[in-house]
Amino acid sequence: MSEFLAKPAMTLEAVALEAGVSRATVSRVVNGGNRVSPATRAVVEGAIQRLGYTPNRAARSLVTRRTDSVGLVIPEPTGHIFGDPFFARLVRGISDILSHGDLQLVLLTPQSPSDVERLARYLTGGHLDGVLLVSLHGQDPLPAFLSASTIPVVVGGRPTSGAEVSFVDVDNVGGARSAVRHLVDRGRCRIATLTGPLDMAVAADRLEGYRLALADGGLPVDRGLELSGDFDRETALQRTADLLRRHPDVDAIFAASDPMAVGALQALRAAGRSVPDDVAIVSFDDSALALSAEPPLSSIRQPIEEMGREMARLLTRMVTFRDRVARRVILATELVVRASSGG
Amino acid sequence: MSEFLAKPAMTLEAVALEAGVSRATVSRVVNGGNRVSPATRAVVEGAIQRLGYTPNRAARSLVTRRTDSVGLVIPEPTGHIFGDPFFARLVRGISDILSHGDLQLVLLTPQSPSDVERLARYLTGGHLDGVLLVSLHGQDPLPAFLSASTIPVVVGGRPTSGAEVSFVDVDNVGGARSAVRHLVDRGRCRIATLTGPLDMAVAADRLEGYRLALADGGLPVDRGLELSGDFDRETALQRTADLLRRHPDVDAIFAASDPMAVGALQALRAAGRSVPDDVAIVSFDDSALALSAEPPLSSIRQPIEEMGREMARLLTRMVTFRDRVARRVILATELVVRASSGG
DNA sequence: TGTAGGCGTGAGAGCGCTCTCACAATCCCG
DNA sequence: CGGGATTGTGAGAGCGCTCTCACGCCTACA
Repeated sequence: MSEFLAKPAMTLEAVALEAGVSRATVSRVVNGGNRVSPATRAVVEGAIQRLGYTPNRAARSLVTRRTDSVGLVIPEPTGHIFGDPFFARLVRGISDILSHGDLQLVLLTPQSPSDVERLARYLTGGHLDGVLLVSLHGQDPLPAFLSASTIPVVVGGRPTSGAEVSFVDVDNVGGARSAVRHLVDRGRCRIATLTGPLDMAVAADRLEGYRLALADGGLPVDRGLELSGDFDRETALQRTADLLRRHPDVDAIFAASDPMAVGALQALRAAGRSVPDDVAIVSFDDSALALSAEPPLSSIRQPIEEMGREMARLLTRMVTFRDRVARRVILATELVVRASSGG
Repeated sequence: MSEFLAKPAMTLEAVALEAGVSRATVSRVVNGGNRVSPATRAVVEGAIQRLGYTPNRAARSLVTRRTDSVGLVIPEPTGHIFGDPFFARLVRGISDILSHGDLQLVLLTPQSPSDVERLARYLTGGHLDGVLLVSLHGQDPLPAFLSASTIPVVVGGRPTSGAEVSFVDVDNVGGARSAVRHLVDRGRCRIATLTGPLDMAVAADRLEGYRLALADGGLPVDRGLELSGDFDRETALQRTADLLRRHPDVDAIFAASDPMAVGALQALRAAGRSVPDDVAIVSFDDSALALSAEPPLSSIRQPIEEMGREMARLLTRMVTFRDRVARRVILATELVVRASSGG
């Protein structure tokens, strides 16, 4: 169609010629650079400089079987991904580590089944040395599919399928448990919870933490106080309104997400209950929402950046050492006490 | 370190053997597949199926000099990128087109100067067939750097440097002009504007549109009514408060972004002016904010998804046909009238 | 002084693929 | 029914790189 000024594209060969050495020696200089005399090295580096040589990655990949890039797969609608600070923090953590190891991060966001199919081809096509997968939904087939292939995989968040996969997760059970213990310690004894969708590991884990804390405190587990939600404000508002009608004696709520806590707050206000005097609230996430709520929410803080870093570290190790041992890392959470629990 | 069960990794050779044909024939089937008899094709496809063959991309790249992936470079803090719906919409548009052409999208978000350096190496290393660049800041060196290299580039948003680069932009001048014309048509004659940082093309263009519309309506341009902002709410609030003190006779404001319009709204409320009766407002973006503001904002709607699509189309053409002609595409905007301008 | 060992270097064999070219088989048209 | 065009297929030459191996040199030690 027209001019496409492809430069002569310097090769190892050209550099070798310029430096008066063999291809092998240039290769040694370009890479780790073992076993090259300082004199030779200087000559070669000069030639590389002069010629503006850059190695051809395809050729290198072909023989080393490595691409020096890893994928971050997030099977969520782009609207979600870009709307949620969670992913911003995760990506930041991941990049922190990857930049050191000179691994490129490739973001892959399959939107449709056909995208997933293309993705599968992309992965098995040897484009990537490893995959970081953020698995949110229980029915997601990707973790199992990927762990069946030979490519190293690290999952963010506990996968629901019991597959033998390395993963990093925050301590959802422990976090929820300490949130509810906090409420028990404040003398609350009719503690309800707003859960996420229970097919998601994160939701199930937080519910389990809630139950454990009740048991710890010698409080009975009442299924009527476990309100199934979807992590969103809207539903939480409805559920809480219902709850107040059915169980007017409730004196505390543990919400499994900040938006749900905000919904609960609205329902309580509508019902004329004061927070924290009549009903104390603790939630999970410690997002910006927790701080801007009225009153500010006590919430469980999660080390999302650290989760990203740990995922990247794990994957780097697997890629570098060809290490396929499945590891699991659980990161501690922290309770931040604010006005909503009387802090 | 340990077991890394690399499968025998099927090759063209193996498939050819299995199918009883030559490598060349298998290659023809795998690719476009011209000039192969239906019978042979069936046999080969059977063999591919049976062996679970996937082409080795590195080997292919080495000879074709193509990687079938393009990069989206966004030199912004990850917090920004993931917090702004703009990027979600842009990525969606881009993916729409790219999925068709079987091009993979690689998201690159250099955070530091050292990241930019690594990025440069990545690009010149031949990892990518082309680059989509979202250039927001005037002083960004990336557009010039990239257009100097041989890799095809399409920029989103008009670059401030006059480099010969293909770009796609929304009609910021035209949009601002029609926003302000709308105010003039409603009989407003003391119209102020809240601008963005004027080193950004988008801000400069919107200011130009404002001035043109005033001229169109026979209204004088008064520099005292041009309030320099930064696209954010906070500053806009201060500037508007100042303005009302200095020019109490203002009867309309054109804000170059929705958040700034919200800031203006707050300042007007504090000053006891009613909107739209005392002061009419039109803003730019038509984000979710415009709808949720009180009163809802008249705003200029931008075709962000279409911008993404057009960028992808342009780049695809450049990559496929080795076409380096610089093209520029300007997309029309649309005024959405709501209560803030008395609609 | 002889020999073992270490070090720096080069030769050469591929990695898996595409693509040009040559060749055989089939077709078409006068 | 013959000559040229068309079609399907295979042989083989690389693409640019890494990596193993062999070789010559220098040092160390007996």
